[in-house]
Amino acid sequence: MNPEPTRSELEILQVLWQLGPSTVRTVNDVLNEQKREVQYTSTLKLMQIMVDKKLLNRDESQMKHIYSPAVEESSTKGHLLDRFVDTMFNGSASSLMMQLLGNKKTSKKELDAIRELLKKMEK
Amino acid sequence: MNPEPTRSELEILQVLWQLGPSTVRTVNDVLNEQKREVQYTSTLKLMQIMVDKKLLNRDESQMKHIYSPAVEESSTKGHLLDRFVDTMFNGSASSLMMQLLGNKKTSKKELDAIRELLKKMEK
DNA sequence: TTGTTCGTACGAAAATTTTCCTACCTTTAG
DNA sequence: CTAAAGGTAGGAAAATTTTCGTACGAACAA
Repeated sequence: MNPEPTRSELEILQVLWQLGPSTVRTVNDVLNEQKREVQYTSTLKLMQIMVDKKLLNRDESQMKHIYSPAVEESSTKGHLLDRFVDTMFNGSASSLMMQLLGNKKTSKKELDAIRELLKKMEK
Repeated sequence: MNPEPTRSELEILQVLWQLGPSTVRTVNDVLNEQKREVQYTSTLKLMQIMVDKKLLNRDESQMKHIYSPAVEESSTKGHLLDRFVDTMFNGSASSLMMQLLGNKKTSKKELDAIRELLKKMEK
């Protein structure tokens, strides 16, 4: 399928998944606010590369090009999660859960949400 | 804390976590069997770098140096999982679960194991 | 003894990912 | 009209990660 996004490319995808179709300027602003300082042309370049890789679509009909994700959020994350589980937990989802639940940082609220989720799945 | 292992470094850690203290030769053999073809000196170099980074310990008392993990498996994986959840699912463990459960590849057995896990946690 | 095998050390090359400089065009404010 | 601001394209530099060639010493078999 599609090539796997690099770390930085993933950051850009996240922004676009959140905002929907946007200009480079917008994406760059968000990155600088939320993530880290980065030059406008760096973001531009990266997004151009991502178009080449078919990770993004670009609408060039106007001067300010509009970029949008060419890959779906859930399937992309699903795929990455799969690989993560495979390499880190030998493919065992429950091992991952153990690790997750044994972690202090998983709040009580989160735990409740997960229980809720499982209950729904019982049906 | 410790620097984060790169992808290749993680592969080596996995082998050592599994086998316990081992020589470069052993690790390299496992990598070539289980993962991908790689030259002996490449693995050697990487493991030397990991000693510098304090990811591995090295016993040099014998000619064949013996390497062992300097970082704990569960805490390392826990940390990486944390970062993964943060960047991919905005820190929400239950979002990750949703993704995981919505995934065909998560077998029924896995699901049962997870339910079991949660029941134990209720107590 | 001698050469073949197996080990480490080191440096540099290669590959990948990330960053940014420069050039040049379009739009817009004055 | 002109200057300033903001846009794209492209190449090159920088940073990081990965790979491997070469040198050289120790062990071991013939």
